Amino acid sequence: MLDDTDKKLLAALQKNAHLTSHQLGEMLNLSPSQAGRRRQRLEAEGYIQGYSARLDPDRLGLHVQGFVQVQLGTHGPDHARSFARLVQTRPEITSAWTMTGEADYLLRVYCADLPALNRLIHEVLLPHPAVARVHSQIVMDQIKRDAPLPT
Amino acid sequence: MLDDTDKKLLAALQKNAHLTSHQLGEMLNLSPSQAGRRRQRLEAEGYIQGYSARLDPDRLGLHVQGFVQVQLGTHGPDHARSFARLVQTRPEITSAWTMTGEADYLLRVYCADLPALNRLIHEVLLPHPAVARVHSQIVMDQIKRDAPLPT
DNA sequence: CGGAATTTCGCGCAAAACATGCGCGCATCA
DNA sequence: TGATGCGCGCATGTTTTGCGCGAAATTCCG
Repeated sequence: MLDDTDKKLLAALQKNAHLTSHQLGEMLNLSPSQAGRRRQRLEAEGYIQGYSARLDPDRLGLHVQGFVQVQLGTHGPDHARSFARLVQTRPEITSAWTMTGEADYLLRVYCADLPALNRLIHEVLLPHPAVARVHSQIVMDQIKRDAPLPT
Repeated sequence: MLDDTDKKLLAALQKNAHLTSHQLGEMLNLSPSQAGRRRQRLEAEGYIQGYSARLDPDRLGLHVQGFVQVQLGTHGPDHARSFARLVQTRPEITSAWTMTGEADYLLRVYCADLPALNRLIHEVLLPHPAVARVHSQIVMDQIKRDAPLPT
């Protein structure tokens, strides 16, 4: 189980994974060795899955973010699998979920510009035999980004 | 500008930010000092915004993920600001975007269970004076998770 | 209910691993 | 031929981590 110190530690590491054991210890009123040991424990127990670098999409030339809702036509398992494979191969699609409701899939996409998003939809998604309809929404502004998970 | 080695480095660090300069050097056919220097450069030039820990939502008891589309009623700037502030205060809402299309906001939410999501919608979102309609979609499965951004 | 044993949680130290600043060599190009 | 960019290895300072130890809490048994 997680005590209060563990929760603070997890929150801190979500904001900045490069905190040293020493800095962590200062925040938590713990010695560096104890702070490090707690982190090890949380990693071993599976609370922490890993560490990733946060990139700046705009700096990389990815000026358009969007969400694409995809509705499949014939709901056969083969078609769904084939579509799932397509999703895996496209780098513009960074995350994908199957959902309840009308839309079967929700895709999070990053594209260089609107023409690129348009090409993704009309030349990649719509031509796939399983796809019946897509509905795309474009991100205008991100008002909250990757806040720490509640604990 | 980014050369091919930089792109590989960014892709590797998105998967695992705890790679040492030595490991990075092996992948890129570079010495540890050079790999580290490249990373420093990419950080300084703003390609890398920071590093975060990836937590396991399920391990934390957050068994329900969803997306909530929110449509505001009166589109006055005061109402919108007030709603944006509400979004910031709720820990279940980890990300939020303003969007094109019918829905004004898209919220990404993590809840312990369905009743908790229900409470969030009916006791937090809908009572807000600016909110006209909400439409929630629940994640059944994540088929692609945080793939590296295309470079 | 009381006391001893065991477990839990903390500390600091020392060794190993790691990052980083510095000086140097090599290739490219004007 | 000189300047510049890009790479290397080495040395130093920092960070992590394994280990031994002690205090507090908890459990177990008489």
